[in-house]
Amino acid sequence: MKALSTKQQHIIDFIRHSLVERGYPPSIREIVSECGISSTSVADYNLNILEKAGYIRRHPEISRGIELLTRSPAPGYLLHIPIIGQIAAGEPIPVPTPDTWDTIASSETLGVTEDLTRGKEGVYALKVKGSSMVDALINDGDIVLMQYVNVVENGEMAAIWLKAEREVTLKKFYAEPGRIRLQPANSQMKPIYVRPDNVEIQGRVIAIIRRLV
Amino acid sequence: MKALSTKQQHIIDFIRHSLVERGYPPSIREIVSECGISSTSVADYNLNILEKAGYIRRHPEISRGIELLTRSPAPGYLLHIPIIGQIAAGEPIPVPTPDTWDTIASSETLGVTEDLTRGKEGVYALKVKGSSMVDALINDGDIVLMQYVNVVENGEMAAIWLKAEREVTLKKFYAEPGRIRLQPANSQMKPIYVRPDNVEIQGRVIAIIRRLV
DNA sequence: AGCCAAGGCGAACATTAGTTCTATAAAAAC
DNA sequence: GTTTTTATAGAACTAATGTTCGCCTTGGCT
Repeated sequence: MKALSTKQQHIIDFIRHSLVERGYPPSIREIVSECGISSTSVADYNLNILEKAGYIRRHPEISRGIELLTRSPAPGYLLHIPIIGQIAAGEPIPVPTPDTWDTIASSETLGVTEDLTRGKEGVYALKVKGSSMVDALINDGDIVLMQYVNVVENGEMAAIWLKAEREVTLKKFYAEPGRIRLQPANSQMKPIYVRPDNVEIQGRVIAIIRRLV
Repeated sequence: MKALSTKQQHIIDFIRHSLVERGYPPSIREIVSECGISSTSVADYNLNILEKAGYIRRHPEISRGIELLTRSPAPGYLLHIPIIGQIAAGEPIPVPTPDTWDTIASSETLGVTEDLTRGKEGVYALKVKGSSMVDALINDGDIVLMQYVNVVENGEMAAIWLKAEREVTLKKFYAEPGRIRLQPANSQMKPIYVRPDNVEIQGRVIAIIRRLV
């Protein structure tokens, strides 16, 4: 593939600049004045070359319909996860309510890229209180990303409310005949077994973030 | 601040969708047909409300001049941290070289907001290999955010190369008279003591990210 | 010289798309 | 009940913007 001319490189840079700074792509005439081109047809000509070369995608008949295909500076979209409360051994975890999804209204949010959530819906965050979950390799002050679900697959890490013990715990969940095995993330520790009617799944753990220093 | 109507929420979602899927913002008439509005003036009316509320910025007289201000609650700027290698018990950690800072060139990057790095310089990421660091509450597959430093304050978590043992470990660092105390993050575990000339600090641990599911 | 392709230029043209004006209906305030 | 506010409709107007076409320059080739 042929190398880009300096003019074409300039156009690409300007498109990227426009997207970052203003949130929308440039028009052909803006490219003309920014890149020192003297006619819209020249810009059109070079844009067609850039499209053939795979740098952009043009959407005909659409104003500013230039899509930048090089995702170099966009490894994933930035999401705002609401931090709706805390999780501790002795209390059920907070359940998301419709208004807690309003990320603007939420007092605190956590910015993560969507490669962490992998497009999941209903994701929220909780702050860990206390050291009761070190067997799940989770420490006081950690942030856990949760997804609001009532069932989990075998082997997934879940937030589980043990009714009899009145205690919430984060463990890997395995449904076995007549019982449920709860396996700590720390493989050196032994699993515990509980009766199915004693567990209530309160969510699935998506990720854990620990900030030190 | 007043809550958004479902229609306004729909408009915001569609603008975001358009930007992600097509790379450019929608026109007013596209919003009209997508959101079931029957007049461009109604869309205009609601867009003005959204602009007053700080959700978007409109650029007058410009086609598709709608900028999504998703940074409204100031979640911090999105940074691209290069993942330059892995960390395992038996080998020194990779040292960043000038070209590994070129995030575009780096094969893999991690998107994090700067509230995680708190503006620190020289931050890079490593992938944890093996289960040798469970005493630091770090598991196989975790991502550790490191800062490239040679000295750390007492109490900070550091990557430490034990020369005699030929082993890297993540521990809290405490310089004591005549010896150095390395304290596991898991407070239930006992510290180890080593001679000062046996330790080489390879970096400071900024944060840990664990992705499950 | 003659030919041809790449690249550039300028203007005209046709849509697209933002703006504005007036009218209407429902809800809220008085 | 009347007025004000909020929200919706439809249409006309105008600016912004993509597209196209003829013409020109330059450089390589025969």
